[in-house]
Amino acid sequence: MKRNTRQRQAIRDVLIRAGRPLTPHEILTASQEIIPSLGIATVYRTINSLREAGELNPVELPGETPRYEMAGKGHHHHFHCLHCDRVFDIHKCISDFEEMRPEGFILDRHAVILYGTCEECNNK
Amino acid sequence: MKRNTRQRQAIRDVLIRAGRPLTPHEILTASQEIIPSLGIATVYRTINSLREAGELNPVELPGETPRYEMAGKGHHHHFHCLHCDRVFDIHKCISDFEEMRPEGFILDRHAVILYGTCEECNNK
DNA sequence: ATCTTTGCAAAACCTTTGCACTGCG
DNA sequence: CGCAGTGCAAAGGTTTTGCAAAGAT
Repeated sequence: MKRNTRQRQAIRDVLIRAGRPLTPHEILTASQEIIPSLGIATVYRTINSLREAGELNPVELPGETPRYEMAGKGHHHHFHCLHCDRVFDIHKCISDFEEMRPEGFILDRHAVILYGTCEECNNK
Repeated sequence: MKRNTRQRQAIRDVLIRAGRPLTPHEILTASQEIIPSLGIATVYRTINSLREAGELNPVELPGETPRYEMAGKGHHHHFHCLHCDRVFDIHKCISDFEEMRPEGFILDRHAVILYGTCEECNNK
């Protein structure tokens, strides 16, 4: 029932090529290099459609508009560069969060966000 | 030089009395019980002013609109109960996040959010 | 009396929606 | 062809800003 339009495939390609979570606006500008007429409404509609299809996961960081990345990456966290505002995946994870759990609470899952300067900004 | 207006004090009182982080809209409705004419613009301007003054800290959780609480709590993280949706402070913190830092990146700070069941919900 | 702060309304954002047209299947 | 998907523009929702009036020092 989902049609494989040029727009839908362009957005998929952009997300796969980026390898990091992108904001709707980042998706828009990158997709417009493939299809210049592609509009922001299509970006939002395609994001929601790909999410329902399980192809796309939201990356929600505190105080930030949601970003999106292709699904199937397994457990990972994010590094937010405070200079260029880009977000990078971190695949290393320390695992003793149980120590932080308050007495009597049950821990299901955790989120970690690291903030700082990415390699590229650091070299400028 | 900040003037101590009725509006500013009302918003301070609301936040102190609540004892939990409030959204701008929650601050508005609670403040209007003290000063009915108080407007949303004043809420936002006062939030920003109190933040600059260091009296107020944002509590930003992934996918949630920002909330605000009075400052002075020191370094802490949050436990978000998935059943009652309340957020609790966690004052214990493990400290080897440097291990997760990608090569070439500089780590300034970190955020941790634990998700699960709080003691009260667990006992129900 | 001065000059910040307020309240209102408009503007600036971001995301969603309505509608006629395009184009995939 | 038929109908889901697109592009545009307009509508919602939230936060910010401009300005005359109110009010704190």
